[in-house]
Amino acid sequence: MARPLSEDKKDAILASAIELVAAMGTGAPTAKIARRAGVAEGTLFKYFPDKDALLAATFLDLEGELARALVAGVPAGLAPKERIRHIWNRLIDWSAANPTRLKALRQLKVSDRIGPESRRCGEAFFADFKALLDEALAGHAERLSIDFIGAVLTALAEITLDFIARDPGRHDYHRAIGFDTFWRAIGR
Amino acid sequence: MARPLSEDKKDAILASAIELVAAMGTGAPTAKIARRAGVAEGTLFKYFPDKDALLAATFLDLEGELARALVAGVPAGLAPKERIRHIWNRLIDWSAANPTRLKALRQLKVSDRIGPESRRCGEAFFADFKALLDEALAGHAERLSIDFIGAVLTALAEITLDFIARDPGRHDYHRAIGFDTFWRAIGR
DNA sequence: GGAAAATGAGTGATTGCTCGCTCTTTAATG
DNA sequence: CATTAAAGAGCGAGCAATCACTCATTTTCC
Repeated sequence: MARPLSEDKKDAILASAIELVAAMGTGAPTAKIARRAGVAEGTLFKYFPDKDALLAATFLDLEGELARALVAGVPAGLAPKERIRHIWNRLIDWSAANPTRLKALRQLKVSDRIGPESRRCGEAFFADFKALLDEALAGHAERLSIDFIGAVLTALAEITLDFIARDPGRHDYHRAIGFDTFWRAIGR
Repeated sequence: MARPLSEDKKDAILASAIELVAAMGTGAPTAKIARRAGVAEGTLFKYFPDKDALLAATFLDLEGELARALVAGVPAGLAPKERIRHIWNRLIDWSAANPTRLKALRQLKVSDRIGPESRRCGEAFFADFKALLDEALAGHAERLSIDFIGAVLTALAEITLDFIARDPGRHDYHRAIGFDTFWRAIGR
């Protein structure tokens, strides 16, 4: 083994992919991604066998980061509703604080270049998150499936983020309205 | 003057675009769209100045059809909640009955090739729908903006349709759950 | 010294769109 | 009504641009 692949270069390529996918969608050319990462185009294909693999890695990188941000430091002593609100706030705050990453993730989510395997893999990152939800909602919403609740939470978060993007001065207000709406939606 | 453009051909091109955009996304080649419509590729550009114009026309065609399906035949005598449920059912049933059109519309909605002007134009189709919503919800949800409520309705409809697509045998069940969730979300 | 990383010009495939041409429709003319 | 000229719909091969990916060559590290 004469010369090892560099973890730094791999990270640089991923970071570049995030920015360019956010700006141009999954059609962002590999040449530009490589350029911005400071490597030659051929080098990119030493680290990822093809573009789809690069997109999948980018997708999983972002999903992993988001999933970790969600469940980190959830206070144990709080009432279920407040624990869920804590997660909700994490989701909104991370997304609002990382608009580029959010944009890239949205693009990848709706892209047909992310295969079902990658999606399942990404889903798995959110197992902890779903478990927390499930536990906290034991009495509040037992009639709705956890998948449905997760989908509702995600959708309402997207709406909330759109409103925050249009009216950033009232971040906290929109965040609270969004949570209350979610809580009502899954209640009774 | 000399030879009129044919409305039939234009419709054929639009119909072809709907099917191919549903199947391949906005990347569907103009050559294929023309082929399937039974015209030469050059002819397509006699009817639409470029591909973006074709996509915009396709988008507005679908939005218009959906908007019309929503507000048609809303019974006047019903209670507000039941009137909204009627609209909800129209939305779910039209989408479930027209999976190809729905798929194409989804692709176009998230595409960056539909400009803000087309989007505003499409939005205008739903003015009647929003007015109906606004009127019916006068007492039920006055604290939330009508735009927020519309977004919540759309998002919950998307989720409901995903569940129906996975489990078509319980169409009515998922439809009812979806509506109840929406009603709770915007309530109090 | 040698193996593997790094390079970037090159390649073949694909795409949106053009352009010179043919054929159909319409309107004008006697 | 018959003839003809003008307009422009219809055509599809071809063009220029773009893309993902390759490969002969150079550089770098063990």
